[in-house]
Amino acid sequence: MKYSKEIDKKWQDKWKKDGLYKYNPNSEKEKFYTMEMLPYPSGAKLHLGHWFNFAPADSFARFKKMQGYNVFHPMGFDAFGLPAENYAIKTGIHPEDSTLKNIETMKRQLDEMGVSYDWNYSLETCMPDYYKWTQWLFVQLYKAGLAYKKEAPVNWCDSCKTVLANEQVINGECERCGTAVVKKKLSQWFFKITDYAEDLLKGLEKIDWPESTKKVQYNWIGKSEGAEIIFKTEDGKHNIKVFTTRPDTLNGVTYMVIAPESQLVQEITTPECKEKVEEYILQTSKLNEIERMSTEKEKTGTFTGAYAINPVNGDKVPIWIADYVLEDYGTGAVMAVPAHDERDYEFASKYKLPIKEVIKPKNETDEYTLPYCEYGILKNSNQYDGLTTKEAKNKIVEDLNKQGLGEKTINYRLKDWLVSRQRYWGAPIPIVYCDKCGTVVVPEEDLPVLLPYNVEFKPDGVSPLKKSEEFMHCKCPKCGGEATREADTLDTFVCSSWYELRYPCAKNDKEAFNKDIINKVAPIDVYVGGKEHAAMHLIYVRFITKALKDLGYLDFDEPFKKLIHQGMILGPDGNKMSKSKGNTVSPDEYVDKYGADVFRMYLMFGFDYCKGGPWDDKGIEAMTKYFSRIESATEKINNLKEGTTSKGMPEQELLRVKSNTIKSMTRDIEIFQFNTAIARSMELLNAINEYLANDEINTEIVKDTFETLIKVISPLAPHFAQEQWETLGHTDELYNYSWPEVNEQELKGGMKNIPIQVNGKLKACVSVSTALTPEEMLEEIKKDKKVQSILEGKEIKKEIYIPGKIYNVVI
RNA sequence: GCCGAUAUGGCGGAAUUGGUAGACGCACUGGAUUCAAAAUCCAGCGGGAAACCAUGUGGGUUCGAGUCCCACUAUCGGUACCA
Repeated sequence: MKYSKEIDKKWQDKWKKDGLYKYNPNSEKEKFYTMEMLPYPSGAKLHLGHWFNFAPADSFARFKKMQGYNVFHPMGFDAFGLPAENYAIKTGIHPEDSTLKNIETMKRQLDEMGVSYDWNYSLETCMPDYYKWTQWLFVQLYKAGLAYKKEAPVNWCDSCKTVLANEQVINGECERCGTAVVKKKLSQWFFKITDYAEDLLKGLEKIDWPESTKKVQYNWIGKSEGAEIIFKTEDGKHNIKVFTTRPDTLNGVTYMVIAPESQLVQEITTPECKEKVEEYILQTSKLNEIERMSTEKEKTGTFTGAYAINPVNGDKVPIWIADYVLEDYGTGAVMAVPAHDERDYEFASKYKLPIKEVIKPKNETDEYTLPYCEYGILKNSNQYDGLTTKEAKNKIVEDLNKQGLGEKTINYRLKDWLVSRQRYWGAPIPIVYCDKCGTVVVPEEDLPVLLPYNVEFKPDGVSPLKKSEEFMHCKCPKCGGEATREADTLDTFVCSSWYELRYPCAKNDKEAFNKDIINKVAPIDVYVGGKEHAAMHLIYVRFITKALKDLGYLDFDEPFKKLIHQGMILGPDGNKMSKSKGNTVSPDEYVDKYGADVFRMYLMFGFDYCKGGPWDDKGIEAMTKYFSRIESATEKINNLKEGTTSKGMPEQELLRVKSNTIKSMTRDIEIFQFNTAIARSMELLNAINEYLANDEINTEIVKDTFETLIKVISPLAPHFAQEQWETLGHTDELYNYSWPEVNEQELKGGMKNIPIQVNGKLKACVSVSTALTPEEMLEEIKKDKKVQSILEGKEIKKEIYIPGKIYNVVI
């Protein structure tokens, strides 16, 4: 039967009935745990990007299965989050209703894709049987001192009376009503990820991740070594701590800058400067971090009227505020050395602040222009004159340390993880507040703290859960008295920071966090997902894994041994697909028209998996054509005449192509290079057809070779391959077959072209037998007439022979 | 701004990681088949008459560079409350 969607259906129904994908946790085979980043069911359906992520990854899992592993390949849904809540606010449809409906649709689509998941091992992060354990995780972190509360700013729209996500702030205005968005401080929950900064850096060395992603993480964590130095205010009332990587330039400090939102500003600003400072703070609160950090933008700031004392020389320096200093990086204050720092130089020039030079180049002849940011020799620095930057860094900090005014420290750019959300659609934070006992964590046996269904979540200035009496009122777990619950919910990144540990416990298992089960199958051998998660999700999971290891729940401290990023499929116009741009492409139409296997093969063949690219369906018919060519070959193979004998060479060549195909495809699928894997399979089909054109053929060999082709494409096009398999007279499942093996002997057959270069330019090619040793090949080359005529009468200066690869002569 | 990528024929993309640039396809052209078309099959297909010139631009290292180094340009992703 010719391939179509009906064939997908035929096999999907059979495999479902047979329980083909049932996972056996007790298998004797070596485990292999692979998974993709779980989808967020915000849209009603899977989009093309999901297909591009999941279909090839499923082929990879099938390939691993054929290689003999006990493959665990689960899938779930990241179901809490902002879009569902916003959709609900807009339409009145409850987030739970829309989310569960979307999940049903997506599961159906995934089945139509032909994925090999066992749905008994799945999860939805919005269900109590899942978020009970998200809360359990919070409790463990809280008990370990890794969860704490502090004030932090949020985006606030005063007209909508609500907190806005960064995404909802457009050019500093609320996306709904256009009101200017301001920063407002709220008391919020944090996870102490900074405690793990060093471990997170070290762990990167031992995992097989793309180098670019590791780099992103190194920079995100942003380790810098330097010193913390204390400047006292002139009146002696306040200590201002600064972090600097250049304590050697301390004598060059001519002013200080503190972050406008710092509490200290309120305390030190003089009455004369108050008005300007207040105005500046308001102005700053309207900017986001990207705008503030831009070096394109002209620096702004204002004087607080207060002064600080330079601890190294007693100089009195003015204290300014400026938006280029951020409260949550370093100490929220900087010492400004305009002579030797680019930003400080620009700022000082604009506001006519003094510039004092304290570093000169090591060699007098070196170029020296301000700001001079290189290392050098100290000058104008009293007792430190003549020291090198390196020496002075140590000496100055040492001296300050004796007075209790400075010490060496390491600063990280990484901030603690803010996990509080003033929203409805998330896991409630398992904390209660009791007048008598204060902040009390909910005991594990009382979990989950259920998210109530009937809640007014339209924005009106109060966190949605606060408005639910049934939710807020509770008994204190410690004293039994009246208490109230925490009304904030958890960031959805918390839900997705441990989900890979939830899968191994089957859905109907009450006990989700079974150490033995988890440690048997985890960590994940290959994780597949977009590189947009390089910094956040992928750091959060690593952090949680390390914390749970330290708490004794895990035997490993890195969740993902190997990481693969799929590329992004853009709209046909080359832009990111989005509903607003109207450039989205629905996968369903293609699946209906061509069948799932043609579609997934086209996705794999038409794009570099790790790169993606703009969508273009021009070549999809070609894949249908490839399938037809295989189908007609199947027919030919079934009608072969028995008893004929082979002709020799073509047969040897056929076998060489066959073994080379297996070898190449094994390597290519292993590294997610599906496009070349499919290209190799096409070459094999071409070779088979060429061989079939012979007058005399070896039926046994060609049949075996063709069956090999069907086997190697079976993980890529499972339904189609199985259909051919059946047509060839087999009744068993290709899914359970072993991946074919390479015959090294077969690989060696045939001739090979050695390129001949003169001065690096290609002049000729000599064909030699691959059976020869490299030395024998060189002899053959030198005997060749073409080579001799090229070299005739030339003076050979140098010969370069790369054994068996290339021969280059310099004349 | 900062951090991380990417750039190869008309198109998608290969290139065993410094060794014949353009595998495998698409599109196109010519031929066979056909009353005709579709489908299929066969052949050709970077530019140039050739010497040669060609992997975003300009330099460099090397016997040899798509691949390594330096300086640019353009595009994409992330930038901590989209996930």
